[in-house]
Amino acid sequence: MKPASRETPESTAARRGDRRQDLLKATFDIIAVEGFEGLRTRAVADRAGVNIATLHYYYPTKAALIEAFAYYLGEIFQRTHAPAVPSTGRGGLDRLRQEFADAAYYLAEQKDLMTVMGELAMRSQRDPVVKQNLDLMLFYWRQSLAETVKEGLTDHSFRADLDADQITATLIALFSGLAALGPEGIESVRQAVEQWLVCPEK
Amino acid sequence: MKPASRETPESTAARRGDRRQDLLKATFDIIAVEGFEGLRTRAVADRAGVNIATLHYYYPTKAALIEAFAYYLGEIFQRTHAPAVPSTGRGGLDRLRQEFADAAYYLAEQKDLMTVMGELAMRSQRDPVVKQNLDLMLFYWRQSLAETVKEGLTDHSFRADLDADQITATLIALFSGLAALGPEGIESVRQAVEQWLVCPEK
Amino acid sequence: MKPASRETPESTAARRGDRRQDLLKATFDIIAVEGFEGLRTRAVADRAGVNIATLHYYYPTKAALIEAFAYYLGEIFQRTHAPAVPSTGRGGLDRLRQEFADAAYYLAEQKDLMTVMGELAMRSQRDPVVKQNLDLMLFYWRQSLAETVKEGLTDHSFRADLDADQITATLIALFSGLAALGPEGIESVRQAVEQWLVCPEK
Amino acid sequence: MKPASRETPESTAARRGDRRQDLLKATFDIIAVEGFEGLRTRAVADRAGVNIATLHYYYPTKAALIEAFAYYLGEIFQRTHAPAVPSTGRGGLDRLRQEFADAAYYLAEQKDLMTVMGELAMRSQRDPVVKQNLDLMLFYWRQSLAETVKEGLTDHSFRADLDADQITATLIALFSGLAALGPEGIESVRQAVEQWLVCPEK
DNA sequence: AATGAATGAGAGTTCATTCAT
DNA sequence: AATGAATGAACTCTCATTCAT
Repeated sequence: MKPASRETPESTAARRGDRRQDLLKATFDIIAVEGFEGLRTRAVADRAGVNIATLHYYYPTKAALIEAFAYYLGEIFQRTHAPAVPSTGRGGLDRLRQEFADAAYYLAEQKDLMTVMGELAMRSQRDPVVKQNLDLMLFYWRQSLAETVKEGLTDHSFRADLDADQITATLIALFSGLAALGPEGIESVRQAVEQWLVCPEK
Repeated sequence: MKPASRETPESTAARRGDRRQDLLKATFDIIAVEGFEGLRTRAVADRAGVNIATLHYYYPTKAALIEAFAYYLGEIFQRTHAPAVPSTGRGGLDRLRQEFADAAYYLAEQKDLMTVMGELAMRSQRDPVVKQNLDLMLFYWRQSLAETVKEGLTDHSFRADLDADQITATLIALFSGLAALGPEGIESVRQAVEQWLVCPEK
Repeated sequence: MKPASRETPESTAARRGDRRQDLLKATFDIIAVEGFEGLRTRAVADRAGVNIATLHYYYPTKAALIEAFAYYLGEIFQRTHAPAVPSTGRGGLDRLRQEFADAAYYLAEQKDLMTVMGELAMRSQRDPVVKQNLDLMLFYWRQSLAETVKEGLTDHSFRADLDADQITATLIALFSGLAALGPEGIESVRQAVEQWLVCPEK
Repeated sequence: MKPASRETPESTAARRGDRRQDLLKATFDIIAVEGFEGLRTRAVADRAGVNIATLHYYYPTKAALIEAFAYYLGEIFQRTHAPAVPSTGRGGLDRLRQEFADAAYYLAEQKDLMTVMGELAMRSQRDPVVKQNLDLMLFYWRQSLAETVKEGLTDHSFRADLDADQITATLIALFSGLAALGPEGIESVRQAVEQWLVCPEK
């Protein structure tokens, strides 16, 4: 397989540094379809349009590729969000709704991302390096949820008689399980949660 | 290694079903530790104490083994429950509490079962036969949850102003996501749910 | 490649246990031509007429094959000798002459064996398992030489004014270096040694 | 990594020959440890502190590197000697003792050189270019031994009743095999040889 | 019913070599 | 003169599967 470098003008120098990106993207696509179980370095190289030896030039082992991939996925996850929801003037409520909007967006528009995150989660049980990366992602996400709850309580978006930690735990479980419903089910859950958690507007 | 079949009376016919059982149990144990990714027919055979060719005698292909395993796991899941919770006299509430007790039991005492179910769920995304089995399990579980909700509304354990489908969807998401908390977090979620859902006793 | 089992009558059972032998013989032949440097498991399998996977069935790794080979070579070396030299009635002298006859036989008729032993000697510097096997071979050979010297001194084949250890060391060096001469040079060395070492017959 | 060529004055032309030298020295070091079997061009380049492509700039193929190395080793071998032994006034005897001193020096102080020579000897069996170089080295060494014998006979250091060719052949075998004894064994062999070969001083 | 032996296809990895810069 | 990037071929080893017994 000839590299694209001969035909495209922006090749060589322009593409330099992109190879790694190409390989990680290819890894993503393959895991989305085949899972980690079906991840073959040769398939990754083929999809990235490079020789298998080139893959090993950048990532000396499959494990190194997977480690880089776990990190790469964290970055993707961090910057992938639904469009901002309309503001209600109440920060806590806004953030809560943004979380639901994100979840809906993930399940509807980013199914592959969800699938791959799921694969990563399963693999993290057996791969300490992956676990480390995943735990970091989860830590930030949970922290963000905890802040949402705090803000909601502070600005009186949320009912004052509820315990912050209890709410946070419940929301973590809830969001973690939303995938079991599919995108259509989320709206009804959002309503239930707001009914339970949010003070009616004055 | 000579089979014990000549010496033990219960050998032949009696053990016939056991071999299959042994193989499925071995499959379970290996998936719990290595995941589907690490499932090797030879390892299964070794763990079951039989030759690799014997495995293929009972399950001609790896896919056949996995299919049988998916069904076997469904049976296990169906009959694995926490001890019955003390009755409150209100059926809906009892059933809800039993669900939480089951969840806590799974996460605390049946970690392997949860791991393996997770593996099965990931695999179901690209294995139609597994998906069929898993969907059936989920269908029964969701149906049971829906009945719980219906009973709770009927016997006035649950608040009357809530919509049955909405509650059910929320509970499905919630229970599906409980694994994200670990066993210690469940109790606080239970309290939050009861606070939201259950009418105070007269 | 079809196994020979279909065509030859003595196949299956008859050949059982020979596979290992076949593989070791193939290993020998390849090392004789290509050295350890050129030893490829596939070439061994091909030469033995089996699939590469069959090789790994008997010897799980290349290192295991080499270890078995080192042992196998020791056995071969031990039982490979020149025809017995005519007896002179003096045991020490006879044994000395047999050693020279063996050396000449090795260099003339068993060149491959010498080549392979040389390869093994080089490899033993880097492979402890091989070293162990080789050292054992050398130990027995040196011991045999030492006994020859002792017998020669006891039965007065050899000059009494020489030190046993000194003779033995010299003979070890001498025999070890005979390969540098080739088969034609050995006879003249034998004469020189006898002239130095052996008492003239009465 | 930028080359130092811009900063150091002796760079360009002056280092040109050094690069080749560096590469050959690196080759030596690696063969001493890993043997020809473990010789990797990349390891050579790394050890020489240059890029793998630079190695191929100087030596277009691995074979070319090895050929240059064989020649380089010949030069090293030729100029590597033990310090001169004290003169006895008898040239033949002096030369003989120098040979033993050299042998002892090689085995004690130049173990790597011996190892590498052994590797080269094995390889020469299947690499004609290496064989040519090695044969040349051996030719000179044997010629020098033959001259020693001739001188010893001429100046009556050595016993007159011995045949020159016979002695030479015996010494060649003996010195070739000294490595089998290790440095401690050499002295006793020297004594035996002198006892056999050298006329007692008047 | 159960097995040891054997295999084809394919896995991850290595290596000498090339090429544009 | 020197390099980073890239590659084809080949290597050891693995795995699900088959078959004669």
